[in-house]
Order: sequence, then structure tokens, then C-alpha cells
Amino acid sequence: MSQTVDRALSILPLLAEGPADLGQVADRLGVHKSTALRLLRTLNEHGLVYRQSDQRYRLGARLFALAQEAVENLDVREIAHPHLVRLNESCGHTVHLAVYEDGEVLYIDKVESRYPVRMYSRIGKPVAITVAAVAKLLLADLPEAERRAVAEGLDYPRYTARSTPDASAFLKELATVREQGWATDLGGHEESINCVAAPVRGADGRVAAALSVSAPNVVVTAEELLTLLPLVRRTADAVGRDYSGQAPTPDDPKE
Amino acid sequence: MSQTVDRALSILPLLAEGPADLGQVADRLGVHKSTALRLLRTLNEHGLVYRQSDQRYRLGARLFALAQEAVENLDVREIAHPHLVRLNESCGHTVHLAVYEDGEVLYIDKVESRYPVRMYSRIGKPVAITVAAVAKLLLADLPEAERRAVAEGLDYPRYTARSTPDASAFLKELATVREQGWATDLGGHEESINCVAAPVRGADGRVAAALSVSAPNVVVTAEELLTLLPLVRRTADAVGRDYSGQAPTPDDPKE
DNA sequence: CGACGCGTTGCATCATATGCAACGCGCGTT
DNA sequence: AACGCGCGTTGCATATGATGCAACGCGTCG
Repeated sequence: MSQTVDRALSILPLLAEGPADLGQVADRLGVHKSTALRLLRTLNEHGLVYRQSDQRYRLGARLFALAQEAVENLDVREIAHPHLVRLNESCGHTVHLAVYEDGEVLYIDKVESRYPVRMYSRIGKPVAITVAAVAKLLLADLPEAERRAVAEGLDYPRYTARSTPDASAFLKELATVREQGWATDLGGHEESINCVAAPVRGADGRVAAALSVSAPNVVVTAEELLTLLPLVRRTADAVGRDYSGQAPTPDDPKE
Repeated sequence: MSQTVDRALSILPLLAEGPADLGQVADRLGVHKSTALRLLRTLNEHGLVYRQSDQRYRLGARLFALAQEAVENLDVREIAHPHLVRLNESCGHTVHLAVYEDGEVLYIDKVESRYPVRMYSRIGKPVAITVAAVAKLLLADLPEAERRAVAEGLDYPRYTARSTPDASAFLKELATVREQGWATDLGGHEESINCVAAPVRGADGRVAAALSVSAPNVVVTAEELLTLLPLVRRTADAVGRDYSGQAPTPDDPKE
């Protein structure tokens, strides 16, 4: 909508591919060098791009800060975190929390073993949206039209023999998932990894997030993992209750 | 330099404080609502802001992706990582890698115990620049003028009794550090934590990064930690050699 | 020593961002 | 139920501010 800003922001993904010099940026944008220079300078002042010693530009440190603060604003995460920890303590396996946004599914929290690690490393990387149990739950809840549009716009990589092969299979799976209210990924992403997931519903009944438990089948078989389903669902429901009894100040649950 | 872009980018830190609606954004920017709307729309198209269901805006998912890619472009990290792991295996303590950028010091990698955890959680958050051993090394190497400017622009929080109290003490410490070629933080940030750090020098001899070993003094005393100094320095030198024997394709070190 | 490549600057032009005013809509109030 | 307020949205005339050009500085390579 705003050409200047549009151009400036187009520089960011461009630099994400690697450092570039002024000429390269100007060429890729299709603008004059002096224009690119001014845009880069502005981005630079805001810390979004950094000028390294060889004069080339790369993405800047402020991006980290912003991403950091962005994730901290996701209040589902805050509310859910203690529940994830408890769930992990009960079963010992890896626990993930994910949300849907703009055609993507993002992990926004993770608890592994006893080490509560903010798994920022996964955030931003494309989740295996066609196979991940949490993705199925989040997509299954989209309005019909959007669901179809998203499903048909996806690639369906064959991670394993059990990966979802195409859009129609995926939509069918989503229908099942919506029906039953939980989802699994049995070796669809990595041959030896299974997951069970359950939806976190907000006050409006829509799926606000999804949480999952994952384990390699050398530790527990898929059948054993499925026995955790009630626990997973109970946890997800508990999160949903906390979340929709929406306390902007969740430290004061009374009143 | 570019007013439009400048305004648009100013929205990001604003939203980092929390979700905001159109009116709030327009007010904070001091522009008309319609202007703010167009800027937000442009940011939205690029995924930097997200419009949540209550119509308010918050930071978007693309930020995660960009931050992710940005960190992957920091090639010091890639080159250094195996060294950090080896250092950790030798001594068992937490190992950090940090760089300086634009008045800030950032941790860009971390290895703890036997768990190779990407410490993205620290990235973007302000490092305790006035006391951290790595920060001292990175700042000590800045050109005189910039070093003074940075040092005098800092706050000097008294984390502990041994925190650096003010700019002049800090500059003095930096001089010492530059002289001796290594640095420590003995309880300057947290009473019971000590660090030793050494600089990673690039081909030009400048300090490109710094790495440190940290341990609580209930595990090892400061004196014992200091015995690791030769190992830390050797590791940092090794990273520097790898780094300045710059192989853009570090998997093929011959030729 | 000359020429090229690259980043940088000042400036005239006009494309483009801006603010205004009016509209639509949902929600709480009377 | 009707009204009015608040908020987001749209179209448009204006002039501000972004654009590309041409010229310059500077370092490097031939």
C-alpha cells in the first residue's frame, strides 16, 4: 500500500539470504542506488539492518530484540507455560505449544526433559504443517473457506511413507481431527517420532493454540503414547479455562 | 532519513510494548489515523505486524523468521560452535559466545553442560555490558573515541558490590583488559557466578567476538576457574584462526 | 598513472504520502 | 428500539517528501 515502506521492507527478506552491498540491493529492488541507500540508512537507524565492516549490509540486532518482545506478548504462552511444565513432569516427554498465524503454524513454547528451554530456535522455522499434530488441530478449526485455501496452497513433502500425501488427504484428516477433538502424528515427520496433541480453546470456543507431547518410539510405542491422550486433553482444557477466564492480570485470579 | 519508512519502523518498538489499536498507534506516531492505517497495512503485508481478532495489532511472525535467518548469517557462530562444544566437553561449564554491535553486546551462542542449547532467549536482551567478561573484551577493542562514547553513555547498575560503579572505572578496567588480552567477571553480575573470557580475533586483528566460561563458585572457586584461562584462550585463538583463514565454505578447508 | 567500480551528495521533478471529510458499522446508552 | 458515539475505513485534493539523475570522492586494479 505504501510504496516506500513496501520497498524498504522488501529489503529484509533479501538480506536474510545473506549480506549484500548497495548495488545488489538497488538491483533487486529495481530502484536507483541513491534510493536504496536512503532506505538502507533508515533501516539501519532503526537497527533492523547492520552495516558490517566490509560495507555490506546484513540483518541487524534489533530484530532479535523485537522477536524476543513479540514472543513475550503472546499471552497464551505465559498462561500455558506452567501447565506445560506440569504435563512434562507427569509424562517426561517433550511438550510443545503452537499457534496459527497467517497461514503458518509456529511453536511458541517447549518443555523438554527437566530443562524448560524456550525453543526460539524452532520459532520462525516452518513447522511441518502438513503432518504435525498441532498443525492439524489449528487448521481443522479454521473456517471452511480459509481451511481449503490454505490446504490447497501447501506443499506436501514426503518426509516419510506416512506423511500426508496431498491436499485432499489432508482435508480429510482435518475433518477427522475436528470431529474427534484431538490429533496425532505417527511417524509422519520423522519415522521414529510420534505425537499426540489437543486443542486449547478460547472463550469463543475457537482453537487458540494446541499442545502436544512427542516421544521417539524407542522410548514408548505409539500405543503407549496414546494412553497419555486423556492427560494431554485435560491439560489443554485447563489451559483453555485459564485462558478464557481471561485474566489480563493472571496473577490475581480472584475477582 | 526517509520519513515514511521512519514512521513505519517506529511502529515496531511501539507494538513491542504490547498490542495496540489504530488510534493509539496514530497518536503515538503523531500522524493521522489514515496514515497510520496505511503504514500498518504495509507492515502487515510483510508479516511484521499481525492483526489479531480484536482488530488490534501486534508484532508478527515474520519477525521470528527474520531473526532466525539473521542469526544463521552470523558466520562466527557457525565457525565457533564446534570449538565451544569441545571447550565445554573439556571443562564441563557453560560456554558463551558474544559479539558487539551498535553499542550492544549480544550472546549469539551457548553450550551448557552436555546440552547444546541455542540460547536465543538471551539474544536481544541487553547483556550486562558493564560487567560481563565478554563485553569488556569487545568494548576494549573499540577505537578510543567510540569506546569513550559508549562507556559514558551507559548506565552502571549495581548488580552486586563488585559491579563496575561508573564510566571511569569501566574505562580503566577496559584498559587493563586490552593490555592483558583476557577478562573476568568475578561476581560482578551475580554474586556467586564467575567468568573468564578471551577474544576471538579476525584476520585484521580486531576482536570479532569473545567467548567465556562461566561457573557458580559453589562448583569451582574463582581461582580454580582461572586455571582454565589457558584453555579458554587457546580455544578463542583456534576460533580466530578458523575464522580468519576465512573459508566461505568451511567444509573444504584445503585449497 | 589512468580508469573503473562503488558509495555518496545536491538538486529539480513529480510521484506519492498525507490529512481531511465523509461514510459504515458495531456497541452501549437513553 | 432508536440514537449517538467511537472506531476503522475510503476517496480525494494538496504539497510534501521520495525519486532518479548527474556529478563527485575515493579506493583498487590494470
